[in-house]
Parts: sequence; structure tokens; C-alpha cells
Amino acid sequence: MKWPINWYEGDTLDVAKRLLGHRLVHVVDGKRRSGLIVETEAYKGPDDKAAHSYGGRRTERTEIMFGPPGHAYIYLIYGMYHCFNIITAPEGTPQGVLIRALEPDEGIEDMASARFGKTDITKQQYKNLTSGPGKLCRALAITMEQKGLSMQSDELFMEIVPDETHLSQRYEITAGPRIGIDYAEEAVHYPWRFYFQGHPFVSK
DNA sequence: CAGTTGATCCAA
DNA sequence: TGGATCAACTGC
Repeated sequence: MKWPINWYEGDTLDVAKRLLGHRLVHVVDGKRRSGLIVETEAYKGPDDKAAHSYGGRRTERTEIMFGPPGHAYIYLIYGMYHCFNIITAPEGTPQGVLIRALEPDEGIEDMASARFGKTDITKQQYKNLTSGPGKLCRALAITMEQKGLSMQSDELFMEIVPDETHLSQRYEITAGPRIGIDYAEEAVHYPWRFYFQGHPFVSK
């Protein structure tokens, strides 16, 4: 069952925590690839020096962030990897949550092919299947083609994981500083990264 | 550990 | 228009 669109709207830190444990699904050629979210980072709009939209910077790339919540903000980093974010704030406020890691769920063979070009992968490769923002996009085949898609779409969306099977039954949620934002001055230390403590698919 | 890689951004 | 920068990842 899909979440309603207003589930993505709210204080971005709350949304970042709320996403943990739920299922991200991408339907590729009619087949589902999915994983449970185990790590997120919040990027809080104009006041956050780590955010692409810091200072209200509004360009072709960041335009999606100024739109309504529950849509996909995707960008290319280091010329080779994609990162997937969900917009969280009302129209006009450019905030979002970066999905940093998943526990593989459905379509694992397709994800293995996308990542390593084969379906029989080693234990080590399995551990690396979706344990980082670039890795999970490669595995789920998320590219710029999905930019701007609504989480109400039938292609890319989130599903509710019930309490009984939710990862929070087995793991504690922890906060810490965000990764890879050394340029962000005072924002470097903000504890806006959220993850399940000790979960094997959290990025390192 | 260094090399990769190209879109994006802003200063000229 | 050019050069710096970058919400990573890979393979030595």
C-alpha cells in the first residue's frame, strides 16, 4: 500500500526519520526492484549550507526542490553516480531527504545484474548491493529519467511496512553528522543523518 | 590510497 | 567561456 502524498510533507528532519524502515519500489520493465530504507539524510532548504538549495539557489537542477512534496529530486554526482531524494516541504520551500542506503528486498537478481553484470554474486558484493546513495540508484535503475516523478506514480513510490515487520522492532534509530559535506562550514556537524544502528546495509 | 567522470555553477 | 567543485565508488 502506497503512502498518501501528505506523508512526505512536514519538518524535513521528521520526514527523514519517518522514511526509515519503509519500502522504496521502482518498477522496471514491469518488474519490481525494492529495498527497505535504512539510512537517510535531511537537507533543509535555504538555511542549510550543505544543501544544493542553500541561500534559495534556484537553478535548472534544483527547480524540482521548489515544487510540491513527494516528488523525486535526482542529480548526478562526480560525473558517474546518481543520488535520489524526496521533496518534503510545501511548494516554494526547497527541502528534501537523501536516501542513502537500502536493505535489498525484491528483484535482487535484477539489482545484482545492474550492479555487477551477473546474478551470482559473492557475499561481499551482496553487502555492497544497495549500501550507499550511488549504489542503490544503480541497483534500482534510478537515473535522471525518473527526475520529478511523483511518489503517487505507478513507477517509483514508497510502500507502508507494518509495525510487526518494521526494522524498528530490531534496530535503534541513531542520528549523526552527514557524509561528504566537508564544505558546509557550521552545518558540517548537524546530526541530520538518520540510520538503524548496526544494520549491515548502512553505508560506511 | 588515488583515480575516475561530466554536469553544474559562477566568476570573469 | 573556463576552471573549480562535487549529498561516491572502485580497484590497487
